Amino acid sequence: MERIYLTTPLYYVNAEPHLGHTYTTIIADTLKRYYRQQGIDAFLLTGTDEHGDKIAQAAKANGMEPKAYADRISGVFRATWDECGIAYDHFIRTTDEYHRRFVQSVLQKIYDSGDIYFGEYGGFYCYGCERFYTEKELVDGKCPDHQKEPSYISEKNYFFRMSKYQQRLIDALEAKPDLVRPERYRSEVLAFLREPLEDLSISRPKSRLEWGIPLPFDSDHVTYVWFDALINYVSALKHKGEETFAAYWPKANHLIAKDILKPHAIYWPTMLMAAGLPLYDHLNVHGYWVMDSGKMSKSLGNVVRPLDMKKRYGLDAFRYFLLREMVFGQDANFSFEALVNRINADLANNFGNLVSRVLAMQQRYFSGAVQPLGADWLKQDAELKDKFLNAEAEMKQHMAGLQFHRALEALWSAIDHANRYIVQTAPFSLFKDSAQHRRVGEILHHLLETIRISTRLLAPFLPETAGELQALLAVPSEASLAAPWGKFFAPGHKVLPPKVLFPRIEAAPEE
RNA sequence: CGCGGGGUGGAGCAGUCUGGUAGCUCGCAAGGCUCAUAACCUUGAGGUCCCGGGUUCAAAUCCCGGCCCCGCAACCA
Repeated sequence: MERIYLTTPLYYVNAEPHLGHTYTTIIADTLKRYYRQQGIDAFLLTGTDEHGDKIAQAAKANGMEPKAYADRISGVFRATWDECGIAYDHFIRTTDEYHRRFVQSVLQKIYDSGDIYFGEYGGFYCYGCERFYTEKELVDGKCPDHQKEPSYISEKNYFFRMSKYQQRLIDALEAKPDLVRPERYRSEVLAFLREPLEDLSISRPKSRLEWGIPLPFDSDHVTYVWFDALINYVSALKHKGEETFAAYWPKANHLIAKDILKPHAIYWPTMLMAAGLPLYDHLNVHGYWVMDSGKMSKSLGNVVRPLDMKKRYGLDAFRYFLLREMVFGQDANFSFEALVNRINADLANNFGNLVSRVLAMQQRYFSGAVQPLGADWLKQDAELKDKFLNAEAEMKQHMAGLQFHRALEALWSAIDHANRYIVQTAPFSLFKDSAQHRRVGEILHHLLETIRISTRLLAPFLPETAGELQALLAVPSEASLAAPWGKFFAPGHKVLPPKVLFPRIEAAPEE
């Protein structure tokens, strides 16, 4: 069986889930559902990154132990994804014991092979940012973030010999042009690699940072973010067993936003090389949601929290907007106006209304009982079916390139056609002539097929809606959704009366 | 020479990699229908695809040069 391994980044527990986290997680979930429907065995990993100074400090500020604090925020993430119905297969925490052990074993292995060495590092350090600054980066000698003068620190750190793998990484990127995609990000990485790579500082002395995983070969130091966080992608699979790792790792597809491109496109592959592990299959990079400035910047409405969106608009409507509105890889604007616009135009008016009118007619004319399909189809009938077959083929093509917006566009073009078909065939007029009742039954049968096929095609994107539609059509199983056009509804099969799936939103609630 | 993104009908955006009648949503105008969530359907108005060169039978799309706008600040994906 074909497999794929999907990962979101590990979310840092210094903040609660917001729009960015939600987008990455939702595309991961959509892909997982999509692949599963294609008969591909998909494993989805998400989780939380919990070590580091910022967490230790935040915990202290809350009068808590770091672990207790991390437990709380990690729990919020997990509960959020659960409430959003995210179909993750494993939720990893960097504080999990198996992860700590595995990180240590990798560090030891690379240390033994000579790619980790003890060196000295000095520079301007900002405690707020938990990072060193070069003089060039400082503004008036101050950290641009915190407006505070950083302290000069010189300390002994362990370094990963990343420079040694620079050429191998370039070769890998050349050999597989879509290793990092879309292409703009690959170009960015290659541009960065034109300069000599420096070695990577991977530890912090315990005296300064205690909340981390101790180095196995020096208990006075703990690992600093990279080896701790990135390795989760492997440790989670190893935790499930060597067979699991062997089965999924070669098909690893990381999903990230552009801000963490460098660690994932440069540090991570060189770390894998040093650890003697194969590279991931693809690094998939998306852009940012840019908040509409001005209007909402001062009000609470500016913070997009997934559970609020669920409550206000419904989870599927929110998912639809995110998937339809952003071009994968590029930035997109987020505004409630655009959100409401999309929901009304696409979900309420086009699709929801299609379902309503078809089910209403089926109910009114035939008490919900599906009528038989004749052997001789009219040209319009065949066109309708072709339109949906084409949409399905197009969707497949676009999903392979992570072009969610185009996949949905293709489906909606078929849905539009179904609305047009109703006007052209005018079953509501034909029904006035009792001699035409058989034809009306056929038209509605075809229309029910558009809904049944749409339900299947929509399911990865709008899982809740797909479930409701399945119930409305009285389709017993997901497998039945996949039956060919005209081969599912037996004469007399009863479908339910219509239900408003997506209520129109009359005014955008501001503030 | 910091890095990156972008400039396409009134608004917001696809399309640009793989040149070949410029497309979508909203808005606007006229008409149709009445099954439906005042939804749906048809037609129309509206575009120098930032500018200038080049390549080509053909450029929004490829090449060169220039102009302009935006982010690199949060809750950071």
